[in-house]
Amino acid sequence: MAPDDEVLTRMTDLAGQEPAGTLASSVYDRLRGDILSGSLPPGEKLRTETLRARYQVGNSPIREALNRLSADGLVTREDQKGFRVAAASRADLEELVKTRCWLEAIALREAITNGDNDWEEELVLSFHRLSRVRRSSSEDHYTVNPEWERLHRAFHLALLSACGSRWLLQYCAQLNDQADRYRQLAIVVSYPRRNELDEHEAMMKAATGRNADEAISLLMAHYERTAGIIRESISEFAAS
Amino acid sequence: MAPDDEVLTRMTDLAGQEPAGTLASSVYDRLRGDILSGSLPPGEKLRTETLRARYQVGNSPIREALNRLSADGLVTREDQKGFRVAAASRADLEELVKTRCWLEAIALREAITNGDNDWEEELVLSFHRLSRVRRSSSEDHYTVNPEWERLHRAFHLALLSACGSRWLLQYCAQLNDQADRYRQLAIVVSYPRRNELDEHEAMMKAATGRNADEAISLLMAHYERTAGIIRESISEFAAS
DNA sequence: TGTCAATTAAATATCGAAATTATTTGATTG
DNA sequence: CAATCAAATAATTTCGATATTTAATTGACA
Repeated sequence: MAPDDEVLTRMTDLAGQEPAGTLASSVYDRLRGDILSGSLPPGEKLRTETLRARYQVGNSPIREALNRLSADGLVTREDQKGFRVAAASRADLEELVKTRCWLEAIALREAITNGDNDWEEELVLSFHRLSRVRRSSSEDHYTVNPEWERLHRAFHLALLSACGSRWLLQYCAQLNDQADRYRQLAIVVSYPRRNELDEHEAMMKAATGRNADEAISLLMAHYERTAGIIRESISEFAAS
Repeated sequence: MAPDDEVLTRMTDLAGQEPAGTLASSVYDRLRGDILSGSLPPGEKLRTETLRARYQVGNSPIREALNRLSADGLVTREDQKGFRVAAASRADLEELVKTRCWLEAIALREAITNGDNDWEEELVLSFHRLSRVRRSSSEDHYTVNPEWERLHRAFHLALLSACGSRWLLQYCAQLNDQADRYRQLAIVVSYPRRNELDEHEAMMKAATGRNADEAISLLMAHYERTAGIIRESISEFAAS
């Protein structure tokens, strides 16, 4: 293989477009995407046979992906009873938001305390990139823009990335996934009219300005507002 | 099923005593135990063939267990390169202890705020049970007592169980596992002479007395002391 | 002697079918 | 008619073998 090809492969990898070196990882990514996007609804039974047909692979990669997802909390597993998409309920949402605020408050404070120049620059960069793409792919009706979703996630992760604990960072990312799923479930119902860009900018500026209390306060409000929108747009989620 | 039964099941589940209805789950439990006990040292390569011989099962259950463990952070996985026991280092230990203190401080405060009568009684009970078994199976030289380890874990989980977030509880349990592994690695070196019972009693009393600040302070000191002992007894862990 | 390429060996990842376990269906009995 | 048990059916879990990929070894050439 030519060196140029290698570099190209690497680049696309980093861009998140070329998913996986192994079938199991590829299925993991696709399944994860389908759950997060709501394409596979909460409580849905995940039969081996069905998934094999859907993703055109054998038994083992499917099973491997499901096991990984169950550890992420996106899928539930019961011995001898197989797998399901994790249930979603209003109570779970409240618990999720609460936990997320607890953990991210710590992470953000630590990041602001310990973050170095690289962290600041990465944060500014993340915001800039996010500001350059529209939330919806379409102008009139809302269509999820995968690029925005990706950059949005990257921004929030960049905020916390200097917290000094890979454990905490991983947990925040996991809760982020969960919250994203609820957001997508809500989007099906209501078009989100809200200028999140200003909120993100305010957070970015408070963080780079090393104003921890202000930044945390903004972040909490941000999540509380998001949760409010989700609450309003959905009375109850299917949980079976 | 009565609510009480559900809670009880949860508790014993978290204590890790169930017999495992599937081969994969059984291997998961045994492998987890072997890693936590230090029987499989940090960085150890986990070959399919070796593990098949060790646990006398086929290919699939091994892989499944490894995938679950890698999500728990006890095993690392790299596409096309297989699995290894997670590395251990002094830096990791510090990060772990730090994170644990952050998370458990929140969890304990919430538990003390929200805990009901059942929580209090479960806590008193957990302490009582812990107080009835010796830490070492043998009198003269230290021998890990699995019963004590189990009850110790159960006590700490009971402390936090009313925190109101299954997410947070799960994360604390996970960090608990990691810390336990370091404890076992340290035990190989030095006999732990320390009256932990008094510390646990003080925590229990502060918690049931709804004195959050005191309880948190005791818990943090408890972990800091444990970390200190581990630090002293080990200069550096093998990481390859 | 050192480096690189080709080959061999080893290990991982994947498949398809067999064995095990849960669920449904239907018949029999109290 | 409800309830229980047994057979049939469906789904999950597991095995042994095969295909792919990575690592190690060998040998040729500079």
